[in-house]
Amino acid sequence: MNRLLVIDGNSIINRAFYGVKALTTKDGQYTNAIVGFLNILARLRTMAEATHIAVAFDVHAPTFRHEMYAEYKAGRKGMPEELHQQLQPLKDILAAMGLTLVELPGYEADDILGTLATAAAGKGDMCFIATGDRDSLQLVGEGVTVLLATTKMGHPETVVMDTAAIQEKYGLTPAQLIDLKALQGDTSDNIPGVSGVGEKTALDLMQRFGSLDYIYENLDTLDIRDSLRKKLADGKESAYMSRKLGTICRTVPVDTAPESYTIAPMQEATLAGLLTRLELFKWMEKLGLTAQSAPQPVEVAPLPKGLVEGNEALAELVALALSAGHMDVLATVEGDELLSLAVTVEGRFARFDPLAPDFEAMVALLADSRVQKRTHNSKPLFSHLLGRDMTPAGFALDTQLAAYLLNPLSSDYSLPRLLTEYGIPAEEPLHGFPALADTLARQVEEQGMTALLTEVEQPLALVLASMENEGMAVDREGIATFGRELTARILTLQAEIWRQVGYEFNLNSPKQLGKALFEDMGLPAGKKTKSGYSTNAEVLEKLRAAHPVVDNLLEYRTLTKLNGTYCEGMLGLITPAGRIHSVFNQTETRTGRISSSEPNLQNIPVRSELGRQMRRFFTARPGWVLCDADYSQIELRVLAHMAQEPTMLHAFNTGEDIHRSTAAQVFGVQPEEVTPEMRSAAKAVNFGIIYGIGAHSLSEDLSISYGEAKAYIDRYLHHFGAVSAFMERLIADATDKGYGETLLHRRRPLPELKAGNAMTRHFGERVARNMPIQGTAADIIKIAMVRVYRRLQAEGLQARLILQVHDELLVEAPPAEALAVERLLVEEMEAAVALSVRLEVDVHTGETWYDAKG
DNA sequence: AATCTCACG
DNA sequence: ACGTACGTGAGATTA
Repeated sequence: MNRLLVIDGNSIINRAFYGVKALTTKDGQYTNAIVGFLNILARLRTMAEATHIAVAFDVHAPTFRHEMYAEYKAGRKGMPEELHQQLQPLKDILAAMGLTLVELPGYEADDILGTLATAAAGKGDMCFIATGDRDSLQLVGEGVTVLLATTKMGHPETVVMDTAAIQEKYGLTPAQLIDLKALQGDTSDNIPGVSGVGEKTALDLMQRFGSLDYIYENLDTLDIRDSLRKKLADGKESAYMSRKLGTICRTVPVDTAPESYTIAPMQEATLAGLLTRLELFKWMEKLGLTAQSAPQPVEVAPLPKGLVEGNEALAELVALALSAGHMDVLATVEGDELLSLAVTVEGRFARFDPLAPDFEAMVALLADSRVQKRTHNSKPLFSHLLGRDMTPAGFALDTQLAAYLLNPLSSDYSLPRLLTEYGIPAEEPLHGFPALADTLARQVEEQGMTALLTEVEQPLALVLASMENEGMAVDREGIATFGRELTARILTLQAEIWRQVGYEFNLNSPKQLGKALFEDMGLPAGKKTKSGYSTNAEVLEKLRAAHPVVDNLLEYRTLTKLNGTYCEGMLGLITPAGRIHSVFNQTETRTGRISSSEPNLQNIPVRSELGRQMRRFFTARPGWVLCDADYSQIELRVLAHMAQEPTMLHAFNTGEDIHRSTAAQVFGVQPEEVTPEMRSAAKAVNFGIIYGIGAHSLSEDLSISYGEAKAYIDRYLHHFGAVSAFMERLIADATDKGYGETLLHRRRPLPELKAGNAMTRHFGERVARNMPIQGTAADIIKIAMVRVYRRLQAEGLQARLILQVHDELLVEAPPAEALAVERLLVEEMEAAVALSVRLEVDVHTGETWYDAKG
């Protein structure tokens, strides 16, 4: 017995499109519907245990008039362009996967499904119809099951609909569904039904009387209200016409021979090419494919199969590396342990573990600058080497960092993924690595990022490894005590809030809180989120006057955040030595910043005084101090430089307060006459400019009207014409080139700028304005970090760089070195790059982070 | 796994 | 009719 899976292609791709959030390739080709479709397809195949598959698509004759008619007839708008552009690629993929497409011009997909299902059932085969369209339920019967794609609470779900399930849900047989629809109609399919009869009435009628014919044959004697009898009588013609329209045709001229839908072998090369072009690398891996045709295919030299193992080969390899002056090395590091090294030199390969006799000789090469090394993900290896007091040397290329620079939007820079992505076939990653390294290095060079890679990112990996190893001292007892104090207060607040609301509930649940505030207590609901009322601080802030419980809630939120994230969360990560070792991620952000995790030390509270107290527990080791240096207004300085805005340059170079000077300009007063309100408005606009400003958000931020906010922005842009022109140029250039870039040529692809959706495009424009500024500031502090690290080393100081917070560096130092470290920090940070404005650095020293932070 | 909220620059 | 300031990471709830 065959098991035929028939897929309603249009219906499923629609579900996929709206169910998967926007996703594009670097060039702006949308892929979300394709990804969603493939996911659903995989699920359906297993559900149906399909031996045969047919994928049906609607095709309408390509004349303009006909399309208009089809759209009219369907009562729907045509597909959005973002979906339409995915249709052909999807069909190509399905065909290459060995599936049969069925497209019959002029026939609805429904009718094709009906014909195939009826034919299959007639032959005693099983047929599974996959669709999101409930109309198909009428086809269910002996041998025919519908796999209905639904969305439950925003989650995709496939429901198996057989005769029993339909009976359960509607109390009707599949055939009766046709009559049901004839009565109630369906606006989306332009089926009129009986006027005045809706879902409830139609269902009731069908359940009581069983069929349309019975109803009309016995209309006069039916036990129904006369008003309904009249509606039915008036709508008789319409009802029968609706039944005709709503009955799926089962006899369209489509090939019903089962053997036409057997699943053919994948066309691997074709499929790999398609998936590569769409950057669907995860699917390539799932389907076990290696790329056959990459965007820029590379010549891969034939490599020996299998690894050379054994000790002689090892010793030989060390010698070979020394004489060649270069080697490629892949290290497996877990925790801080070096588990294995895989090495290739001049086409010779070996992999070995620490027990191999010549292991140390090979490790020694990692600190030997005579041998130039290429590797993948150098930071863990550096960390290991530093841990054994070795200094990594001669590292010429890190393919992970290179890949990040080439596309910072990716979320996976693992070696297997990159090999797939760059079209390098390799059974063993080590075999493909040399070719990958060549390709990446060439592309980095072509894109003008070699200096950024070799002078900034790669040296920085060593700095980050060192920072991670050093970690930061914390006062465990202090945090624990603070946490207990918070908990006590939290419990009091909770009890008081419950009392004020009138019942107990989970205060941490936005859903329950929303119900309590806006339904049970009747407070005016502000904004809403996807799934209910918004209860965020902004909303609560506006409600403070409405009810005293709101103040308590705000305090509850603040305290639970402090306790949960910063006390309890932190306590679990303190090592026995009393330090925490955050991870610094170098390939995470889209702008070039680094990020910190486990724990995130870049978001320790500072803005509120209570939160700031947390920083008293982040300290130098006993007897040492912390030196904290931060750039003053680095992003605005970068903006002034990049835009070459004369008034801003002047303000910075004469040491003026930039927000005050901005206010003076925009409000047309002398700097001394600027009021605090004017200054804070100017400050908000300055930030807005960096973020890609919108009048709406600015008005929110300043609690002023939209019109006033708009006026502020206009005046700003008028007074700072160079900034205005610069912003225009950023967008024009980014649109032109398809990416934004920093001073050091770091790139961020911006496919959003090509989107059809205006909101997406506007987002792209804001990013086009922001990324070059944020990214350049990131470039600058990265340079500074490398300089500071080297300088500390060169001067033989014990002080160590331990933390970066975007525009701030933290150094732990013996008190005797503090002064020198302060000077060194200022010098190296200010000299990191030469701009048209001077970079200004503030530095402070103290025993805790609280004290060191000015 | 997604959503909401909130901490930072 | 709607709704974004840019960039992150973490914890709790809910599904």
